[in-house]
Amino acid sequence: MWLSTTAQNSLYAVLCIAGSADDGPVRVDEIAAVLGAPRNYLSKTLHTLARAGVLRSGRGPAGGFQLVDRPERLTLARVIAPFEPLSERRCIVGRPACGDAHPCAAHRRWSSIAASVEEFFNKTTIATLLSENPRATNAAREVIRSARLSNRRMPHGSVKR
Amino acid sequence: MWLSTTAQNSLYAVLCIAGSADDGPVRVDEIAAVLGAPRNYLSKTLHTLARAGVLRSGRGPAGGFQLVDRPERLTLARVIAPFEPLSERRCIVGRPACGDAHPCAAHRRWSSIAASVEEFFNKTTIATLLSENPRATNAAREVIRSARLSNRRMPHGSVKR
DNA sequence: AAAGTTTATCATGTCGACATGATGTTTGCC
DNA sequence: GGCAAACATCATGTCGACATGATAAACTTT
Repeated sequence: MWLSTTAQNSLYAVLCIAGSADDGPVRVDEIAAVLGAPRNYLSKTLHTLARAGVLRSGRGPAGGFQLVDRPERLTLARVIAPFEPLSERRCIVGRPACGDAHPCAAHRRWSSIAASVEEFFNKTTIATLLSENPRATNAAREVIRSARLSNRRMPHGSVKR
Repeated sequence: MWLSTTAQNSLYAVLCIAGSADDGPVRVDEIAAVLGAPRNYLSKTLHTLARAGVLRSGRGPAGGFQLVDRPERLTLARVIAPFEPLSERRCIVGRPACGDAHPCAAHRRWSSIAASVEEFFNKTTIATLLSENPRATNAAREVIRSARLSNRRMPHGSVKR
């Protein structure tokens, strides 16, 4: 039940990126550290979000990921869409023909629940979550900031570690 | 998202069995015909429901599956529990530590949605669905009845087909 | 006890989600 | 140009959900 790990990662990652927008592009390794998710797999997920028009990616030093739209314009539905098509079949007993015309025994009751879930994803924006939960938002940003400090981009040729 | 096919089958099957209770035990083949699901796989699913105390099974002629409890006492949650443990992790971004104490950015809003879904499964009973949807209930029962007529249990030695 | 019907179980197969490590490609900086 | 940093991609691997066909076990009827 609920979201696939990939869809969960995509949501969490977008929240990280949006929350750290003021600090510039966010790198895969930084996000991976916050999520506790595997780097390359996450990279693929983020790339998918880029193809979906949700993120913009840049390579090389000063590269990383940024939002394309303002967080107020980005719904959760758009973020998870590539991984969890929301409008999919949703008859709770799996009847292919279930609908208002030929409802299964649970159709009425379940439709109303399913609709409220869909509404949550369609109406809630990234901005909503960020502004309602400053504590969680700051926590993720701090993890990223301190990762940058300890792993500072040194001038070329200087000593590392 | 939503239920696994196995959980969907278990719900649909239990509805069939409950709806045909007056006609005696229901056989796997009959349920499989209604669901359009593979016989042996469904058999395994029903067996799991039997081990879970939801169904009673009998072998041989006059065998099949019956409910253990009255439909009024059987919630949807109990039916899907063996396949879709309802109380599982439900943080929408997959944070292991997410909870009221250390909420993720979406915790508040999502918890309320998740709670209403859980309530649906915990409060809705098989009897509710049967009585609210006589049309769907009868349709399934008729499929089973006509299957029995055309595939009648003939006296030993008589001609088949 | 024999035959037939039904569930129970086993061995096996397929497929997609999730993951990993190595390698390619682009970018910015000296 | 050359190097290092970062994303992009590829080959490969693991695991569980879903499925199938064959066989075993249990029950009913005769």
